[in-house]
Amino acid sequence: MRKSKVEAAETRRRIIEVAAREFRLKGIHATGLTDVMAQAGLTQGGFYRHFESKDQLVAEACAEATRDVVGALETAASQSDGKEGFKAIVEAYVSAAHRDTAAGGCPLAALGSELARADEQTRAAASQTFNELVDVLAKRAGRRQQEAARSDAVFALAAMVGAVTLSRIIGDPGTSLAVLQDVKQHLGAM
Amino acid sequence: MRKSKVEAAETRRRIIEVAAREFRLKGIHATGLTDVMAQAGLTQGGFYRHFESKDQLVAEACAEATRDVVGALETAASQSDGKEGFKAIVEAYVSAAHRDTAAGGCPLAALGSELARADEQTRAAASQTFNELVDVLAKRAGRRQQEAARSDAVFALAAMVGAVTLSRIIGDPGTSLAVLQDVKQHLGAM
DNA sequence: TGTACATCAGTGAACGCGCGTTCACTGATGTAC
DNA sequence: TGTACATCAGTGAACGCGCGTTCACTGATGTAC
Repeated sequence: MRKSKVEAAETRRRIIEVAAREFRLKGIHATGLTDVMAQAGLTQGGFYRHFESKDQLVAEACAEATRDVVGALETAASQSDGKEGFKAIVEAYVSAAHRDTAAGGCPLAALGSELARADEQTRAAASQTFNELVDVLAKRAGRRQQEAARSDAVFALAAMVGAVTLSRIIGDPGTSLAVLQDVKQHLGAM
Repeated sequence: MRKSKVEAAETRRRIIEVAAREFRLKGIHATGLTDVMAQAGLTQGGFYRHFESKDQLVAEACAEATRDVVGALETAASQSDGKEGFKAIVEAYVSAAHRDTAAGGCPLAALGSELARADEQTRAAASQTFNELVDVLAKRAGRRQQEAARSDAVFALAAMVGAVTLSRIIGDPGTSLAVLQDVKQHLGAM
């Protein structure tokens, strides 16, 4: 039954990938390890060959999700010939597409209130998510002073996370979309 | 053992009050009915004399929490001689005090990502929270056109909810406070 | 390179636990006459 | 107003269930000689 080191590493990677999607889709508390393992093609018992606890998986899944969203935003920025990078990032993040695909989206929006109550390890990973997203935005804030660029980026990120979270809560399609559009517009005019 | 109608109504109110605090403090999934009932001075079995399900309690607790936050913000606005009402609301909401007292604060910030996955009843209550907070802000947005006032209010609320959520996730005290200050400053200059 | 043995990835059953919910019961409240 | 009875708020034990975690076991992989 033993698998090679390479296979084991691949298994571990697959568990994290599945977990990162499931946590963002259903929430941390509502996602069971049995479910994650089954989706990774394994049985529950094998989990502890790879992780010390569910909490550890949560932290690693948060880091994995960060790679998803940072990658997607960098791509969106690079496809908009540079100068309008900031706006392109805002538009990619504050969108109906992002709202409707939480499983592949930003962990801060998908898990925000659960992350606030998570253990230190996970909150450190989530803080890293925050810092990376601020950096991605600040680089393109179009400000001379680095401090001002970072402040603009922090403000924009707060509005972006709030917008996607709220648009997911609101059932009425018109109101939900209006939240996204209002925030996009205000940040575009920044 | 039977209690009078007045006493029963008081019991029901107390259950909602405790639930509204506990959900905001620990999260919806992480709060058990046994815990809520015990804090209300009752045993678990009596719960279903007052509510059909936990989901129903969640929706009513969300409405109760809305009263808390709307009341607090109206008070903050009224204490600032009217013209600066908008700024006073932002400063009351985007504050370390609010960040550190989730149990009495805004349900959108405390439960945001869990509300996005809640049942229709609860999401309707949360949408009501959103609408009331937008109204509270829009009334004081200092704009002639109602539409523009509402748009400003929606944008501000998104940034406010995002700011408090993020400041609760971030462990480093300086960074957490900086998020609040950046958002306060940007919304003040709106 | 070949053999003997230790390692450990993965299985599947089991652990205790707390969850939301149900139920038989108690006895004070509310109601009908 | 007084009496007989139905109602129902609250109790406390129990329900089935899924949770995170543990464990004995299997057998291929990795290692030491």
